Amino acid sequence: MKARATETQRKTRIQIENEERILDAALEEFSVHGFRGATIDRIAEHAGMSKPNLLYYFRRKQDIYEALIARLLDKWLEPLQELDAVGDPLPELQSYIRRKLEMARDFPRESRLFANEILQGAPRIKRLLESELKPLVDEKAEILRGWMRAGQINTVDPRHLIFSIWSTTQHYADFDVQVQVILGPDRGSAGRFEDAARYLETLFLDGLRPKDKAGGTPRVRDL
Amino acid sequence: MKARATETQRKTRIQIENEERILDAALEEFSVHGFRGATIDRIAEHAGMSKPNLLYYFRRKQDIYEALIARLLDKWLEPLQELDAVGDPLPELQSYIRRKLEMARDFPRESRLFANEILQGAPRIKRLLESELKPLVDEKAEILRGWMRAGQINTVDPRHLIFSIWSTTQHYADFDVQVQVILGPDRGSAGRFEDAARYLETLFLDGLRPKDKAGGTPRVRDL
DNA sequence: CGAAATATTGACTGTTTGATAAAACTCTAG
DNA sequence: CTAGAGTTTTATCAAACAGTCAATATTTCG
Repeated sequence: MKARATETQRKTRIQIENEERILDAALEEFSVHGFRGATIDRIAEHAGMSKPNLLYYFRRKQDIYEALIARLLDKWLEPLQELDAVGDPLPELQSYIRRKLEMARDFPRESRLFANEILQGAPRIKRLLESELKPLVDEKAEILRGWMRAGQINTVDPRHLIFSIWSTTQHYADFDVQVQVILGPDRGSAGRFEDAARYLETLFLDGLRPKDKAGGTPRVRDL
Repeated sequence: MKARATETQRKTRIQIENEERILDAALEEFSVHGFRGATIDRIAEHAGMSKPNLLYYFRRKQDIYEALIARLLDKWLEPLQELDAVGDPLPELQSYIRRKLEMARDFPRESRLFANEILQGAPRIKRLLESELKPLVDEKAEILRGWMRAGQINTVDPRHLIFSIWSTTQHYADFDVQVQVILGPDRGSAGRFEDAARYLETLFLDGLRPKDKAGGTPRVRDL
């Protein structure tokens, strides 16, 4: 009876399996209802075990939540980590956007979990944001500024640029219901995803103003 | 004792005042904790009245929530309503973006309330989205398509365009904590807002690809 | 096998929560 | 001023909730 002690014990097969099931069930609940709105009972039910059994693996509700967050933050920041100063700016940004969009597609629950936490004022991870997110963004913003100074991309506030990439891509996970109301139900087969990817590529590369083609500038509305 | 009956009664002074206080307090709670996470006790406390007193005005928790939602949806869609086919496309879009950004600044709690509801799968307002939001978006998407056919703006999926305007602007309300961690605390004085507005204007109008200035195309990285 | 370690359960505790009933109080129109 | 409508409070309830405990069952491994 010395499991889960302070020292790092090696985990049994059952421990690994059950913690996995619990975290998966918890992700389902927390990502939809937030910390307060989720209940241990429902998580236990979803994980297919009794509540006391669940509490044998995680003593308190908050422990489950924190385990989830800790496990996910790194994965969440991975695409930004990969943004590389050495690459060509536009393809590099394009692939960052695509990776973020893939994460929204493949890990929507994770996206919603973070959204919920931030929405609530990030009471449980503000520290983490300051110690991990902030420095990473600062570092990558510097890369972006370098590209701007070199005239390789337009000059904008790089941090706002990052915000807009986050928000547009995560929107497809966090606001999925709304997206489906407007676009109709997603029939899978990568169509929805490709549409979004294509749109975002155009937006971030060229914006909406038409390139001056032959026709000259139609600045003033005719008539 | 015939207040709050099925028929529309006229409200007393006290009723109007108290319902207002309750809805304001409820907005505070629901926008942060979501429907399940918010409690009547806290709403009552925040509104400065006893719980039974609060329940005298709204019989059930859900009634408060629905009253809030009903009151807010129209206001929320107002900026999109104003998008006008007659105006010049680019200024028209620019001012839509600005209005949405102003709403994020002036009504962040409302923004979070909607975000929370959608995150949860919109169980309580899906119908409303289908009957009010969907047709409005369809109508405005048609206007955008007209502009695209006329070559006045680049051709993209207009619904994705609308998504990106929603997500980028609302991000500043919904993810405010994160924004503040990265940009530092907002010192008011309109600076934060203007920065965001300026960035979004550049993004939506011109994107990141530099216009070919004299220097020619630096497509290939010079080693 | 069999004993120790690990895992699971049922019964339970104290608290929070949404909601109700009835009594007491306050306001307002006639 | 006063009767009745409108408002507020006190007391209370049952259900949901987070978390505990001791007893039981199962797995692991010498």
